[in-house]
Amino acid sequence: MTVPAGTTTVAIQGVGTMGGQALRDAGAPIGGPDAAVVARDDSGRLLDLAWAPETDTTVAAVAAGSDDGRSVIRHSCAHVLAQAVQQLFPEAKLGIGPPVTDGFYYDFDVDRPFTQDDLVAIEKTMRKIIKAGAEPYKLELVDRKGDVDTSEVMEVGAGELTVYDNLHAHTGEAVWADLCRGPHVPTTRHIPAFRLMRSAAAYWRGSERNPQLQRICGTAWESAERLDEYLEHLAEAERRDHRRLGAELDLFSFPAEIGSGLAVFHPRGGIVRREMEDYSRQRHVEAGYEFVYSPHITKGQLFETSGHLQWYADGMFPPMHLDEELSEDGEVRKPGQDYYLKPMNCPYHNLVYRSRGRSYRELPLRLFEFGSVYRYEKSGVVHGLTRVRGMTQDDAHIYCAPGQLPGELKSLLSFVLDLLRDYGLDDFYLELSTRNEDKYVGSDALWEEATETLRQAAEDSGLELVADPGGAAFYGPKISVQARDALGRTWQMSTIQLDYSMPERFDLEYTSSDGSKQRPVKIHRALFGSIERFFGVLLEHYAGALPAWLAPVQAVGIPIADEHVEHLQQVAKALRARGVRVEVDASDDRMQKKIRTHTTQKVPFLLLAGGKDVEAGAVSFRFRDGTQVNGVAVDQAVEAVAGWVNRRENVSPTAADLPLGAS
RNA sequence: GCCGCCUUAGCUCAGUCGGACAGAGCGGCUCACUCGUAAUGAGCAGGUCGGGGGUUCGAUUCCCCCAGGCGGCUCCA
Repeated sequence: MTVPAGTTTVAIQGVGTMGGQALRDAGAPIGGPDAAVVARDDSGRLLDLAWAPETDTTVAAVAAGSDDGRSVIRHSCAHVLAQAVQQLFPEAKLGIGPPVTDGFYYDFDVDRPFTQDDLVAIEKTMRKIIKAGAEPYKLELVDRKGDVDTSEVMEVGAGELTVYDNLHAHTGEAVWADLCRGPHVPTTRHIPAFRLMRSAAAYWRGSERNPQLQRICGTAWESAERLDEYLEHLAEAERRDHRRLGAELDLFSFPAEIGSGLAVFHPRGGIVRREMEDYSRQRHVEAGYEFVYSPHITKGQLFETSGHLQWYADGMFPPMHLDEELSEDGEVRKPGQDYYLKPMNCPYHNLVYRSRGRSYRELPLRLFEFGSVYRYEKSGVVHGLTRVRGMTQDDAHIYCAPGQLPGELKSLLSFVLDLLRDYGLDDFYLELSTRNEDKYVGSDALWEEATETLRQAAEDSGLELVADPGGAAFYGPKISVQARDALGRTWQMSTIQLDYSMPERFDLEYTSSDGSKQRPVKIHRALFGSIERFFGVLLEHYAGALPAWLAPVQAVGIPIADEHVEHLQQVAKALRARGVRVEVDASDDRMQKKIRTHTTQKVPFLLLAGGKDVEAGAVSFRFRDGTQVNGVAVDQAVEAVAGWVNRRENVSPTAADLPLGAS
């Protein structure tokens, strides 16, 4: 929450004094990003500035540029949008128009979807409404509850509703009205900057069983500067869109021949992926995980036992019906079997566990698999690498004795966070997803215990913890790690789920020290979630300029002229011996062109060599940011590059932070 | 799955109000140039205009269906 300088708080004494007047009298700013747009009373309620208390009270100014202030501006802007739409499309009925993150929307019931041209016209009309010459309309609170013809003005929702009329400044005539809870900016002049973004269909009240309305989305800010910053932020997000970078850097593609949501990785993408996986493997070995493998298809029985088929059949590829035999007359002589593509790894791991008797001495048993799974995602949701129909999970299932849970969860959480940090993500918060009352199995007591155990582990981490009621899978609660990327966007990364149900369904046991059979508790844990998705997130986080250890090509030798190629080949050979992925660009492009090419390809180290370098047994460094260090002795250069790569430095190398004693 | 929009060369995009061999830049290939830190020049190749059907004398252009993509909604074990 932004708390602007000069926040004004004022005590109102005497009935009938408007909050806005009191704040103005107390010196609250009336213009600019700090302008008071609404008031907050001492109970935290947001109130119109026109509101007048019935008893003595204290109100604080809510600045335009605060989170609440922006929400109010956006909400008011949504009203202006609705007014403009009804002005241009008198038959349009109104749905709801709330503020949302970074903007607002308003849903309309209209005969036909809005076109691009419609949006342009609507935006123009909105601008007119906001600043119709010197005399803007006022958006004023009119207390006319119970006096509303709801067939005219569509009901918005439950709760306290008031009619807001937009009044003409001079005549006082109501030019437009909408039902709303408020509060609003005192006049439309307090909507300094907005932009309509797009229109799209949306289900009425968010349920796909309801008819669709046409939604217009927009954004609004406390100043033109903040709007511009926001638009630039969107442009930057588009520039670093992993789908675009994937093509530009020749990393992966989605051939239409394969099908929607199914990616192929090209050689360069394959290198990145292999590095990501190999490092993860190494860390898992160190942390006591054992590696297992399981097939991509299975008979349906496995997923009936696990319960997935009951809950998630819609999200699975439909079965192949195999091995059925019919007699001459068409009777089924041998019933067939349904085989399913694997949507989850965990049932297979239960079978690994169950393949022999288990002792308490083996626990916690940590099984890990880079397991490819296939899910029939709805056609409208497939999105680049972040939402696919075929993906590889870095999936681990840990079987513990109940008493081992707290310790295991704690070390697991720090393992997960440490590993994410090693890939360069370091800004996290946790989410605790609790039971979905419509979709769960297991007793209340077990859910209660599992949820509390997870909550404890989450709280011990010291990270911010956000509740996600109803977000759990059917078999148990989960903690998810949300990571913020370089643009401040959050992505759900790792999940840790507790499961008492699966061990029971699969009748998993271990023999405890007293010889009795006991049931283990299972922890499900995905770290990247899906490799593909994590790949996409990292690409966007780094804007394609991957850390050197992940970069497909780590160094390129660029000769000034052909005669310097040989020298660079020697350097490359030395680098290769140290495990560095290096190429020498011996093409007949000019040197400047080569620098451009490999800079565009985001190669972290460019090693130039001309006559001076060859003579001195040196190379000259050029980095992605354009900085350079010339005349570095070859041995030192090789050490610098190899050291940087092997240390898995995540920042982009630049002249300033490379230890090169250069000329 | 639902709504809207989109699909022209490997990539990014012009263009065709239904009519002649469909254009450009980048990329690729060839040749010349051998150059000190983000684009040397010239030439060549490359497209059944996403696929199928329909309307029409004639369809890349209009209509329908399908596929793929984009933006939302819904969903996400």
